[in-house]
Amino acid sequence: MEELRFEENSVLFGNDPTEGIVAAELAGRFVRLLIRDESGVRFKDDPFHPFILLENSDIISGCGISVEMEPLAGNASFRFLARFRDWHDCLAARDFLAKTTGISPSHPSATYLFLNDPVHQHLLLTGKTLFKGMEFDGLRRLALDIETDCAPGHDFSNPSREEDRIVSVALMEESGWSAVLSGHELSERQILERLTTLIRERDPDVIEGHNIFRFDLEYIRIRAARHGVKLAWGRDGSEPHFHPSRFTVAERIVDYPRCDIYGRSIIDTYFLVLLYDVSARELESYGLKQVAAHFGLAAPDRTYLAGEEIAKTYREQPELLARYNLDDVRETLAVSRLLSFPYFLQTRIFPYSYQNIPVRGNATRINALFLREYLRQRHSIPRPGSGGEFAGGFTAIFEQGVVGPVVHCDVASLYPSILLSYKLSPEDDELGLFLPLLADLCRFRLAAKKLAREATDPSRHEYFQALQRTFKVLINSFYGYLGSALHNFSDPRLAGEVTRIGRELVQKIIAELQVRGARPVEVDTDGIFFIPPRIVASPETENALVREISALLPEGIDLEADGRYCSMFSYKMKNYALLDYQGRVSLTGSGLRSRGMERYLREFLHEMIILLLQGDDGKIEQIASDYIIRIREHRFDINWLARTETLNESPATYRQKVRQGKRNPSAAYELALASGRDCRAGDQVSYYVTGSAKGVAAYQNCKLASDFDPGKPDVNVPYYIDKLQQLKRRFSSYAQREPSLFD
DNA sequence: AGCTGTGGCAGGGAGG
DNA sequence: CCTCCCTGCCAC
Repeated sequence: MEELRFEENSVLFGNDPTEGIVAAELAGRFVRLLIRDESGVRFKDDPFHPFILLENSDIISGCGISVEMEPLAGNASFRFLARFRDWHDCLAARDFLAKTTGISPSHPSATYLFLNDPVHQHLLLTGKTLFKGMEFDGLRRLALDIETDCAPGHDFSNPSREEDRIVSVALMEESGWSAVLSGHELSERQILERLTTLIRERDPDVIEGHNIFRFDLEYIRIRAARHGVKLAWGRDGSEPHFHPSRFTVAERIVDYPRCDIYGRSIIDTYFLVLLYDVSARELESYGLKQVAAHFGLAAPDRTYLAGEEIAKTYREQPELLARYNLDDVRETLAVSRLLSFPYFLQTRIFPYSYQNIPVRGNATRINALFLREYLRQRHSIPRPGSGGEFAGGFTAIFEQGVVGPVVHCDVASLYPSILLSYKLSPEDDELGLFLPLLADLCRFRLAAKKLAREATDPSRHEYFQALQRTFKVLINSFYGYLGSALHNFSDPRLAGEVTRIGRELVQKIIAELQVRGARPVEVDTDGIFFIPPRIVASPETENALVREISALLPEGIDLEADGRYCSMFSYKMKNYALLDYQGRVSLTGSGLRSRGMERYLREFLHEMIILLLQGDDGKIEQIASDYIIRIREHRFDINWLARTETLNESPATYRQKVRQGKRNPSAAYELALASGRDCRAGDQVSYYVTGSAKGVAAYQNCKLASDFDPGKPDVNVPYYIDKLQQLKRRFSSYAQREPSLFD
């Protein structure tokens, strides 16, 4: 066994608990790993290209831990991962770290500090202590928000001018402690110094803010550098580390300057809101005020100030600005309390820090579970495969237009159930972890669900609800994990097998429904809308029909009835509207409820569909002409006419692509470029179309919604009327009455 | 530097 | 007009 020594008296440590593990591709022999300096460790200089699992390592000196290398079992390409010499050293290191950093071993950022901690390994597969440990309420959470003197429209990302200074900083804890640092009493330098002192004194575990990465911290970094103020915010007195990073939420990519503070976690409520809305899809805006109002967290006497009023308010009514600033941090704490808890829980499950849990994808987190257990068992880890394409779920539309009554049934947890009941696991999983892990997680989820149901205390109920939802997402990600090309145990061929079985099962269900006289309407992957046969007209008989078909399916595959509707407007695949027996309407699909659609069109469409569902088509024409009059008379607020688009790439990338003919010009990017502001991927732009003809190119005739002057409305009236009429025409053919009524 | 997948609808622009 | 391609958004 060859021993590998780090610099004398040094130990690996970092905010990400899988740190300390350095995997080297050995090419048949052991290599020496080079650990270089005391800043954020990067191993890229190593000639053998060691594969670094963990990021943002720091070396702190003072503890004599060395690292050995030894062969691992199996034939996978990564032969070894460094580990601490023995368990005793590992514990000693932990004690040492606890003493020097003030982070207790039970703290979320320390829980999985050591990958080869057999206690924590055990937890994963038995779950014994999953419900124990540190409480969320035990965290010291500090919300931070800054206000600046930056003129409206001026480039926030480069606040280099004297007058762009920070004029107010608010801090607050849920305990009620708060502070406002005002430019009327302190110079900017003093504000930054006082902020540093307060952070040291309050010693938060978590620093929270809304858009804190992209705005507050970045702004503070630049201003502190200007004054030469040392931001000694770390628990070891070190300064924050910044580096560019990106965060993906569904199809959206957000560029942000990542910030790491030694011994603390940073939680950006803006990111949590983005994650929340992936499944909820209900937020109009991701701004703090709108989000707080949406969740009912805004105080009734909350102070509101428009962005461009801030500098003026600072000068003329400083106490008003302070109130506004404090209201911001208060709302940040409330939004965080609402949304961050599930991520806190996950720090006990995954070997990632509290700060990193929300920014890692599901598959990456699952991968970490596998790595941890393989390392514990000293087994080698396969190199990620090359990927591969495979077909997805079965989707079909059998009937279009307004139909009813309609019943919805779906296969409970289709893909996880297929994996478990057909016993499918990835090819390279030599230790056979995949299925036991999935089965364990399913058992945990059911246990948590049961506890949630039985809980009498509302806070315990919410706790277990959050827990079971966390598990649900995790369980559903196992299939997605298989399909990715990036992870060590992925297996796209198997993912294809899972979807193939899923397609067969759903098609069998459709056939059985038809045999029994039901008419399928719309099918997507695991759920079917159908018109029941006439004799099936009560919830009881509908359930019986579904149960009868469920009994024909393999063990472990369960079909459930999960909704009944008096009327359904079946528009296109993945696009439909439902009217339930309580008179509630829901719209589904990008064609019916896309946020990319202008507000006035969305509202018009909504009204039109309600009429279709109620068989009241005759009123559509009247509503359309009302809308047209409102457009003509400029009675719509500009935000109802404007489109809001998310920039999914940086404007610079966009410009390059347009020049190379790789993409078409687009209004939102053109405006972002023209505004001179430094826009990043993930920013949103609201614009409207100008001009006087309906056929104009939007990218040449557009203005930012914020530049709209109600006194001189220059919206392109024919353009907006035409869009409304096109929309009406698209739906007119689905009306039950004569289409001629519509044109 | 980091990343779960496939499938479907609509808008906008370019070019025939 | 139409088709093609890209992008954005959404369902599952």
